[in-house]
Amino acid sequence: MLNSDLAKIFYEIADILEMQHVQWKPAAYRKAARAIESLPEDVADVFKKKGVEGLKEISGVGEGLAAKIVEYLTTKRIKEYDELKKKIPRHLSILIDIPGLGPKHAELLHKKLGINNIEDLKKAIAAHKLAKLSGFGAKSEENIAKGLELFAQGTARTLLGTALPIAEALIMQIKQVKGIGNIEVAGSVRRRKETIGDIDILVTAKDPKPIMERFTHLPDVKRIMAQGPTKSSILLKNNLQVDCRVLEEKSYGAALNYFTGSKEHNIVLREIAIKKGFKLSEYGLFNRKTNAFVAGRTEEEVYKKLGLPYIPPELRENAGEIEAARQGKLPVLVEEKDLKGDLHMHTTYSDGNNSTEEMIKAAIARGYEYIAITDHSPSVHIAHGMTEKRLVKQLAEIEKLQKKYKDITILAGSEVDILPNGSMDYSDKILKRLDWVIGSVHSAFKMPRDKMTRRICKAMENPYVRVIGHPSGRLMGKREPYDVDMKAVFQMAKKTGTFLEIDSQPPRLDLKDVHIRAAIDAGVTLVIDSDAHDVNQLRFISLGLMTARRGWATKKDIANCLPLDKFLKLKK
DNA sequence: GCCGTTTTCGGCCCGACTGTTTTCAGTCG
Repeated sequence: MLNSDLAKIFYEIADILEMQHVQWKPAAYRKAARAIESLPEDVADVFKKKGVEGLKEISGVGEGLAAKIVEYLTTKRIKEYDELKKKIPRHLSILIDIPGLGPKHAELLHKKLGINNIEDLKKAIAAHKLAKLSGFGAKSEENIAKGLELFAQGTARTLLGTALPIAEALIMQIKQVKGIGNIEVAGSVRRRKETIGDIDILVTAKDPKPIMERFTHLPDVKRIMAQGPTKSSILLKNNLQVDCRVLEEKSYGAALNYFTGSKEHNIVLREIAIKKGFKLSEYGLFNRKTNAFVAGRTEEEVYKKLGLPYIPPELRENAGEIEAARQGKLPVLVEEKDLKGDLHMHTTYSDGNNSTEEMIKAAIARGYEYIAITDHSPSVHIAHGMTEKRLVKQLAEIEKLQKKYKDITILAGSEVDILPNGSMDYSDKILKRLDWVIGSVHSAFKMPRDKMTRRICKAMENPYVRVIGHPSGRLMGKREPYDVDMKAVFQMAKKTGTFLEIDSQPPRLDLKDVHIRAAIDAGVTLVIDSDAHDVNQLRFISLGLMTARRGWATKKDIANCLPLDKFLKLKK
């Protein structure tokens, strides 16, 4: 069972109840849904282990909701949910996914205009029926029409690797306004989430007016979505939404905390604040009774007054970080300076853009102690996989280059295909000659789960395969991950001493955050690689590092944080 | 529906912006 399935039902119940003007219950259902969604353990397992009492330990779950969870686990249904669904037409709940249209208005549109789905809504807008409704107007109709447009474009999220440079560029442009104190990107970009929905920019200044002016008139603005004295939203020409908020200097920490989120993390912090007699908002932490300012200049200060150590943004998902913080068990996250080498990169020998020597020089410039050159094996035809003969030629060249560049150790490696039957694309005889072998799947992606799992596990049993490259094979926005039993992969990786890769290519970020955390829990050691196909892609490794941090990785979980001598001593 | 060093009853995270209001509800983050 997926926790997210159950959470989805609770969210939907909340929406339906809200449409019926039920008070408070919607919030209760949503709260429980959020807790279940971010629960590291499967709800079914919780119930199996600890029964109903275990379920009630989940925050926001009490007697009533625990009973509903049990009902769902045992009968696969929730009676009340089925009843509620009967009361509202199918697909009406889809309407509230339209930006600008919430449960209350959706219900009103249904009641007054008989709108049951997106098609009905489009027709009603075309006939200007909405504008005549009391509570609505020409503007509301226009807004919903615009929301419908955005909805039609899909809820496609933007890759972190795409959003980060855009955010940086926007900040540079806004910075030109005089009188800016701090300016920083917040939101999911600051939490380094693999994909982001919008960009949040936070600014401190005495006078917000010129900043709002500048922000809403940036060269790439397609449309101003909202404009107020301290907060505005714009849509960029690339359809990315950007929010900007201006606050006073003394609120900077509280505001940064607030706008970094996640929403779920913030809600828990505010609940802690209340219990301590405070009120927490983007303006600061205040005494609930006297309204006196308690903290807010820095995030550290806010956390401290709440009785917590500083929690890094990457962990703020309400996925156990607050409990860990309370118990002093927060991980010391791996940092960019800890990385001593990069163990996956391509050259013109296969599908890279630069020569082996150019890659080496670029790696030296980045200050690495060691790298591995890892071009493709023959069966990856589209990537000009190397025949054994060409590989041997490259090995000789690497040997020569190693003599020329003594500041870095060059591991002669290869990214070798794991064939559909689980055997490797080069003979063991050749693999034996290599310093570093990555095993990767690049073909037959659609194998059934058990076959794919066996395929990858068999590769790990090969004594020369040191690491599995991009273990899930996903390309965000383009290709689903292959169907593979990750738990089994983690167990085999642990058993055979094979590393698993965190591939840093922007659409890959593979392993992903939750898998990284699970792999570490399973005792697996990881490797962060750029998988660079160009000298300019070596820097992608920072994206993999961010993902590792989101997966609670410490320095000791990452093999390429070891200095060369220790790294070389790691035996399979 | 949940929850308790304000409360077992009566609260529930907090605030900005918008549009339709003539003092506030809906939506969003």
